[in-house]
Amino acid sequence: MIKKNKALSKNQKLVLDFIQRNKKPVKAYSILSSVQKKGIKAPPQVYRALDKLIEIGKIHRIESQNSFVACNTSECETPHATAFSICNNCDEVSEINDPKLFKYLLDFKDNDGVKFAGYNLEFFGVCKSCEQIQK
Amino acid sequence: MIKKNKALSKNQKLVLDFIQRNKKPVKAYSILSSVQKKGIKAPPQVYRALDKLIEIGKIHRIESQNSFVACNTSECETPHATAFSICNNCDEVSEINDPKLFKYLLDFKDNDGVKFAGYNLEFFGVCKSCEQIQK
DNA sequence: TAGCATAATGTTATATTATAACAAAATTAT
DNA sequence: ATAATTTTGTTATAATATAACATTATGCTA
Repeated sequence: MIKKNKALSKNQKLVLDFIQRNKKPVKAYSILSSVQKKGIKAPPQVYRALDKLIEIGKIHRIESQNSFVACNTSECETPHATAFSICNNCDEVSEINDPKLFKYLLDFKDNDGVKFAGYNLEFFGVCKSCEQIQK
Repeated sequence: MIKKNKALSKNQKLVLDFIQRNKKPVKAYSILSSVQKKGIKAPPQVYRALDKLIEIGKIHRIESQNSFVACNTSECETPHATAFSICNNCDEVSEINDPKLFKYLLDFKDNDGVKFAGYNLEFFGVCKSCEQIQK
């Protein structure tokens, strides 16, 4: 079980705060410039905070965008089994929380019969509001 | 339907060749240094070739590694519906070609009933040979 | 609790990944 | 054949990420 109750450090709080205030995923250097007023000076401080926040499941990394988004589950139990949908048009990302999908993927076995400890799934398409506009 | 029969350019062939000769995914700058003897001089030439090869499904991008791997399907029909397993220990990547998984994911609907045009799935775990060694 | 060990944070510098912007060459259309 | 368009080459630089070391904080033990 991952420890997630140890209090966050000042930097971790600053970074998490900023990510949570944004609906869309944010980039590391955009986090940096936003928190520079509050004392964080250099990239490693941001990246360390990001690493920890990912480890404890407070945020997730959107691999195809090099960006970071807050976990939408109050207490994310499975920070390493994640699924997102990403709009090809507006880049909006939303986390998919579907128990059936989740179970299906964690139960999935490859040709060697091997199950996996985690996964990251990114769906691509056009989100509902972009589709409206395009019509 | 994506055009994939137009002959590849010289640069595209060089890049594809190098990727296909490697079992593991390769990095863009490792491709660059390898093909520099053969006339490619600068990053944009590599990245352009990569973009095209991805578009036509000859290679795939491993998002969590910023690396590129040849498609293991002779004629990849679905370059934008991809699944891989990645070893946490040795970084070996293998493409998963499972029709049921494929169908499951392309049929998947989110809470709004929206289906997606494509996906990228990366499973994480320890591969069979690394597991042997660890015992 | 003083002194040492360990871990966390700060800082500088630099490595790695990727693209913008323009130039030259090749291809296509007229 | 020449103008328009697309592709390729080139230079420069932007964006992302980490190594390495310095400093400060925290915990341990005698």
